[in-house]
Amino acid sequence: MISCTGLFFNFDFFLSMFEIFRKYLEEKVAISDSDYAFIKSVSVIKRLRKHQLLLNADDRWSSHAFVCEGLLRKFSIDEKGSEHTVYFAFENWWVGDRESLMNNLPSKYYIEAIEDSVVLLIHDENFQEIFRKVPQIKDLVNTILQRSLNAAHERINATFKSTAEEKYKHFLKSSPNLANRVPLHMLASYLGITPETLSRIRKQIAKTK
Amino acid sequence: MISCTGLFFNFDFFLSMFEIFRKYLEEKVAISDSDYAFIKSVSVIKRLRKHQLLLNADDRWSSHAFVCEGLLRKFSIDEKGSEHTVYFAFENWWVGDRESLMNNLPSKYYIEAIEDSVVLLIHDENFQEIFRKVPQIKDLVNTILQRSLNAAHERINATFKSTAEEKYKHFLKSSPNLANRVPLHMLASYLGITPETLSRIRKQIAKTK
DNA sequence: TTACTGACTTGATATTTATCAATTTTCTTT
DNA sequence: AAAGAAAATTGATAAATATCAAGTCAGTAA
Repeated sequence: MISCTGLFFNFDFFLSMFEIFRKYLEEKVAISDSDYAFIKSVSVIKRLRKHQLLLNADDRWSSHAFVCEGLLRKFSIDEKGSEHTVYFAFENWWVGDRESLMNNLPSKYYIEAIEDSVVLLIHDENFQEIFRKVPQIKDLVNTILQRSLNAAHERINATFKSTAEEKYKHFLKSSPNLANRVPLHMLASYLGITPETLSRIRKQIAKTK
Repeated sequence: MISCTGLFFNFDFFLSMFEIFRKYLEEKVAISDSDYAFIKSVSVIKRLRKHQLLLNADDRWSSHAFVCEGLLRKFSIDEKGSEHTVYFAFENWWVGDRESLMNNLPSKYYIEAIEDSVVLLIHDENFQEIFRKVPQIKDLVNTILQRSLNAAHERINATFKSTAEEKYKHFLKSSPNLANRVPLHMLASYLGITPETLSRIRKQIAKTK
């Protein structure tokens, strides 16, 4: 049940990571102790070193992953070799590839740790079992999906009506905490501009102040 | 219960539109006759003429809308007066503004009929009641949300790695049926390019063939 | 520390796409 | 069918951003 592919590991570590997840759940759903026991029994903690991949393109994704610590990103690589970041995921967010999971298809995406990170994995079969035991979790998932969808639409909307500079400023405003944690070239690939352009924009903004 | 703000209306019309919705549901969820009766009792059919708005910016959205017939689009207007289409919705799709609904905020978006259309509206309070009576519908909603989210991420991904021409070709491939139903300037506002550019691209492609 | 690698910056130039303006075409309404 | 309005096309030009090429800086590993 308990497993870890990281470098070192002990039971206390597992417990403290699970505790983060439990706290997250407790804020949103009432779950009995026995159900928590079940959730714990199917949870797998995985450490990731910076640069390590949680998902490789062409692999199948079959779990649900909750970020306990650290920062990851999901991205694809196009024919020309350029990276495109779909989103960043930090503490208390979920990552994965639902497209691969739902359709049982090889993934088009990579998921990579930007910092040393810890994720909690639950295999989809077990996740469905949790749904059966604790149906209120469906409402939680529903809410998360709705918010994610709103955010995605908002991003599409904001992207199209903005210049590169506006996009960057919008990012700074909406995710000030991320701006310092994400390397410039990844941020550029998230905003859909080149690193050079982003570098110049930064300089430009610094000068104005 | 039964209502219509369109031009003309009769009971048979209501029934035939509800039948479309029922067929849609039957394919995905098992629902008892009495539950169908309840759903029917809270469903409102609304006709929309071409150009008519289902939602106006600054209004609050409080329903769930299923498209029985026709084609609509959701869009915003920026400070410069340019339109940005977030998505198109045709037969058997849902439209609305979950952001406004969830947070009880005035909407930033317009929803407009591109063709004469018919939508089936269920007020959110009644929708929650349906959730209570027919919890399996939650799974349906969940699936829809997941697919929409995948599509949105896919779109973000495709947009950033493509030129205007590639975006247009990608649209033609993924939504060949829509290409003929959507006016050029709306398609341009969906792809995030100007109508002039799209017009030139079309010409370019026509010439090559 | 030193060397190495990857990230970031900077400059020169090329390309794409937007903007503005005029014209033609198509659709609506009477 | 005619008039008016909206949409689409076309051309000329401008602006934004990408690309290519060096060079600098920073962090990592030996």
